[in-house]
Amino acid sequence: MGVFDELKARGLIAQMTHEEKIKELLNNEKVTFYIGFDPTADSLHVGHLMQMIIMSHMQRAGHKPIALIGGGTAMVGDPSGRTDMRSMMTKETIEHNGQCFVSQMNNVVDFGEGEGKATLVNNADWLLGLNYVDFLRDIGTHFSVNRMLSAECFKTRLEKGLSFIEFNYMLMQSYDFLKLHDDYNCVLELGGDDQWSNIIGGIELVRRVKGEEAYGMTFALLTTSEGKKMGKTMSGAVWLDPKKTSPYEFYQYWRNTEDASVIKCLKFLTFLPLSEIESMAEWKDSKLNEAKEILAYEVTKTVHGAEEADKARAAAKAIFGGSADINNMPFTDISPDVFSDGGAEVAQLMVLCSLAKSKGEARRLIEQGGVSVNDDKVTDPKATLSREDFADGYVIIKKGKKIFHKANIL
RNA sequence: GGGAGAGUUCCCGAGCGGCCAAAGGGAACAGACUGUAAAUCUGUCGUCAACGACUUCAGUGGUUCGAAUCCACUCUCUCCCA
Repeated sequence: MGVFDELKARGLIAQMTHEEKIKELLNNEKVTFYIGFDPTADSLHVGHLMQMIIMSHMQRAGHKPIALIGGGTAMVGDPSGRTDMRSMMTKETIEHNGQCFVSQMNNVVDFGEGEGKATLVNNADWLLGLNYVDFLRDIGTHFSVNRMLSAECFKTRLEKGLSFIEFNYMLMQSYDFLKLHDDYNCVLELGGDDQWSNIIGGIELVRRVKGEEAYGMTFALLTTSEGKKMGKTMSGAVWLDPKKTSPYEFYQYWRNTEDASVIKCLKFLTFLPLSEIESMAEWKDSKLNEAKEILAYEVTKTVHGAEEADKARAAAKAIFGGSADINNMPFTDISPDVFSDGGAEVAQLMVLCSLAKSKGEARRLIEQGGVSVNDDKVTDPKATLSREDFADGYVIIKKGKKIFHKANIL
């Protein structure tokens, strides 16, 4: 099965410009394509992961990926799918974020020199030095404001307000495509479905300036059955950076996927053969639960490597099997100062471990019966622990049914 | 540049001199039920040395016994006109 058919069968493809042509190209030839990532945070997240997995599918099929870091476009901010303007970031922040992206991408996509290897570019290299008037004359002239205003990505913003700087985003991204088309013979731009308007812009530009045909394809966004974007938790986004979201927490996120989304996630985020996934679709009730384990393991492996995935799975099995595995659960090192008042208050420890935002919240959790220490339910909101409770230098705090945290005394 | 309006706790959004830590909804968290799922029900949802105290309603300064609510100025945003 060609890679086009593969992507299609997995339900990944949302829209494309020239279906037949793209199908033929992807299934029978080797093309250079690109996906852009704007460095708006210091770590990639689940949404980016989808794009990287698609890159990998394409790469495995022999196509050449270009990963574009939007060091230039991030200076402006993409209004697509936003209801308000992004806050402006400094150049330094953007550069730092870009660095972080690069190291994370390496795990999923194979970069390097030569045939079939992925290339990394940064649009800051050509966007930041542009001359305003030249740009307007060479590029701006090809864009119709009337057309742009009717584009889907500006619709919501026209009601809320759209600043001129953001209005230019589409031109910048379109220029990227033109540039890559010239320098790398890149003929295909991929992206999330929210990028459709921007991608069309690039294709139009290539056609008008070069008289050549370029192609675009977008992918479904990863959403829950209720249509919400996946990859968010109570404490924010699920990051790919192990320092921001530990492999264990990452694993747990997928382990807790709702029934209705498991199969979709398997198709979108793993490289398991479709036939295998299809057979899991038959699984029901508690059997379906096993599919979640597979999903969690596979995704964690892709992002953090097999070793970390094994550890996360082992930790999860141990913890939920009853015997707490102290090795791989999230932990916090606590200063012995907590004993200064005669004992370490449980509520205080929870705050230090980020299990509660305030002591008040921690006490409430205890009152509601949601907290255990070393498997003993805490009933007194003012309970304290003595040094002896930290038998081996740590204590395990359980919040709710699923969150375990180790507090180490230094 | 001229005119009109708005800024409330994570988000939306009431409140318009004391009864306001501030309605309602959403999100979130805990408990029950379960399959580490969903749905449902119950509780919680500013901070703290907690039946009380303290800090919040864009910012600064006033009026008042008392302000999120009134006044002045500032900042930001939206809208209409140029």
